[in-house]
Amino acid sequence: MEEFRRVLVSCGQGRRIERVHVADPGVLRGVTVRRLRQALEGQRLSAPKRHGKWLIAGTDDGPALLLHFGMTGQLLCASREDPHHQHDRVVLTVGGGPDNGEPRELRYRDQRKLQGFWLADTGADVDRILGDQGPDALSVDRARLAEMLAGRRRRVKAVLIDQSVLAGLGNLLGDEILWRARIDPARQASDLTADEQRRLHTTMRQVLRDSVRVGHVPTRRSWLTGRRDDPEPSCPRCSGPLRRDKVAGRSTTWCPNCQSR
DNA sequence: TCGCTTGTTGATGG
DNA sequence: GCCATCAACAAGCG
Repeated sequence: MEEFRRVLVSCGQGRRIERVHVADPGVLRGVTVRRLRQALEGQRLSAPKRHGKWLIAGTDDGPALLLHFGMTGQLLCASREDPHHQHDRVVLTVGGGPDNGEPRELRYRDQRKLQGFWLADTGADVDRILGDQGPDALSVDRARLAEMLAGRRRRVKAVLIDQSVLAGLGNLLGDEILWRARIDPARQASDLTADEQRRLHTTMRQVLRDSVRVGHVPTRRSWLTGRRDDPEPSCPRCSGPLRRDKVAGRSTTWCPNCQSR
């Protein structure tokens, strides 16, 4: 999501929204096409914020646009000549920025439409729509993470990807972090030793930093994420077979050899 | 046709 | 209250 925030900064920040085109109203949540257009057209985009998986695109004098990308959403910057994609659900034409450059298009592309666009008039609206969110994963220090794990009988993976505890980690990142920290995803969160908590925090920061730098969760072969879709995946570290289980209701790939109980 | 999937929410039951 | 599981949302793939 951090990548999409950067797209919004480079493509839209400081520019005026000239036109809102909704190709598929199926991604609008609690807002009509008419209201979205009335609220946003003519507004200038201010500095966007991100919290966990949410992107908050504020405007100078109007409401904020809230975006969630679900499993398959993307935000792209395109020129008006670039051909549209079948799954471009909403297109914001922006122009008239400080440099008076060519107008361009911010395109919300999403195959599955699991999430979408919300509109928030006030800060209270933003809070209501985002719901119960923990601190952003990138902002959490070691002590804070230890607090989150303490006293929780849930499995450590369930805690990590629970947005109300820690905002920003999804299923893939959760597996990647636990694999690199050598912690079994099914361990009880409160059972982690001080050393394991430390490893979890260090690897969380590393994995997030690398993912933000690349713009998505890397699919390098040296990462678990680069192996999980193999027919018979093997561990990049010990070459042993990886296992696939359900943990916390989500498909979970892990190495029984490296991630001991 | 069925099972599966980078996410979230709400119902249900232990 | 806590926690796990399941279904639903939706679209595409094998």
